Amino acid sequence: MENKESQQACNHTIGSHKSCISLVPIFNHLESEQMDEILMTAQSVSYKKGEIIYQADNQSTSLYIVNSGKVRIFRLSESGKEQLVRILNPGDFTGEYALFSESTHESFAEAMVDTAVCMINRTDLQAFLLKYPSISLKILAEFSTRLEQSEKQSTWFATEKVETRIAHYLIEGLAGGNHSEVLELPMSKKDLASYLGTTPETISRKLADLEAQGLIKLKPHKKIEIIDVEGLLLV
Amino acid sequence: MENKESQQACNHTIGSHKSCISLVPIFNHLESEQMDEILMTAQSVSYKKGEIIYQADNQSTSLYIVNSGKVRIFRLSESGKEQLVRILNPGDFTGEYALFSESTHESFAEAMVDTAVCMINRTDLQAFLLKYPSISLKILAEFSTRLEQSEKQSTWFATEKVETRIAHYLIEGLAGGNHSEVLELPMSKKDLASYLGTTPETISRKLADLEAQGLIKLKPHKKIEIIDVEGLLLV
DNA sequence: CGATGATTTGAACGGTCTCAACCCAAGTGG
DNA sequence: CCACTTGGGTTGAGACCGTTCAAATCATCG
Repeated sequence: MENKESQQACNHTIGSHKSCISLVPIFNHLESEQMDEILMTAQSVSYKKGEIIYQADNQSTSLYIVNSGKVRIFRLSESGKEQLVRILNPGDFTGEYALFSESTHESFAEAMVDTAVCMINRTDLQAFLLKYPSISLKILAEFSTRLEQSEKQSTWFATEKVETRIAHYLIEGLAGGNHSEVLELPMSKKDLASYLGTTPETISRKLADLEAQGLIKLKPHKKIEIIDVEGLLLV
Repeated sequence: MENKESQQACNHTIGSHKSCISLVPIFNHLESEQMDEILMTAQSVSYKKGEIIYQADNQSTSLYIVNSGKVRIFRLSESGKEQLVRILNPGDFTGEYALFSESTHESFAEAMVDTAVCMINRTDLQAFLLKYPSISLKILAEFSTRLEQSEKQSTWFATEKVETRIAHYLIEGLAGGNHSEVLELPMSKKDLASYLGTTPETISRKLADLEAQGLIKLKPHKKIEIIDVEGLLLV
């Protein structure tokens, strides 16, 4: 978590690197020596809560893998409003834009809590991809999933009203991980509003509506009990 | 749907395959013999206007490369409304979802006019990717561009009002290809509405507004003259 | 305990959708 | 050649959803 010794070459903290890299689905099929080879080129950096990991304009040409902590990826629209794109947990990676295409990326990454990441340089990574093509397939799989996700979200914004988007967000939250019927929002309602393309006020109102309809029950500490999944699907 | 001569092996129409494949950015750096190797596994299929190339539920595990014609990729939302995701022109490809990840894709592909495509089988393509890793890098670049694009669109839907989205769509249309100040809409206004997440009525009204503001000039045959780019950016 | 920020609630405004009518261009069949 | 159909496009009026702004409340943290 709190790697005081950030910016250090990996040989100083190989242990933590290894745990980092091996977390990542795109690498976890490799032999241990291949993994070591990658580790040699990786750097570990840590960020305090609120610090910016990369910005839209200054193009960082690295792949970032979250070791510990939580990262907010967001964009700024022309009109200055920000939209939350996704949240990275340990094992997730980002930085793909500047990595493979020359276009400058337009998103920001910010540490939501104290966070440690591994950085792999663009040219290093490309060399690995050519050397170990199986990694590419993993990344391609990841990309196509993310693309599917993003296009789905786009469709939601374009065609569904806010209440529906909230309802489906809640259901997806249930599906992923929590098998109970109580889910904990992984972010503030402000962020949730940004993620769902609306305002905190509307989130607040719609959640109250859903509760009034008996579909959910709001609990303390960002917890929400899902009472009627079928009902939510029909919203 | 009723491909009279669909499913034919490539040796029946090798000439057309070569012209197809060589169009595609992801392959055009290969040696001619490598290209031939890929051609041997490709199939050529043609579709009449309006025919469905693939559907959301039935998962086709092929990469589709458009040889000639025009293809509409769209999704259906829960509520049954359709949203146009993108339009494929010759050289563009699709089918990436089912290709690399196991998840079922949720989009539809429909021929907008008579269209010919090359299909490359999933397992064949994966073998090529492992054999010629440079192709992966090309595809990764393409994916990251598309992802960037999709997330940008998502942000637009979430944060910008319809008029702004239209204005930016027009400007992007100018940037890509037409260096003149007249652009021709590549689709009906109905489709444009679907693409921009609004209704045909609103498109009609907003375009009229923009014309009234002296920013554009509507011309016959889906043509629009851009008069004031700066002004459009400020909308 | 005070300060700061997140959340809730209310009221008014505004944008966009919906629905309906109408127009227009391109076919089609008599 | 003309009625008729068909589908895209336009225009108008009203309803509705969600935003905005303002104020009050709650939470968290030093």
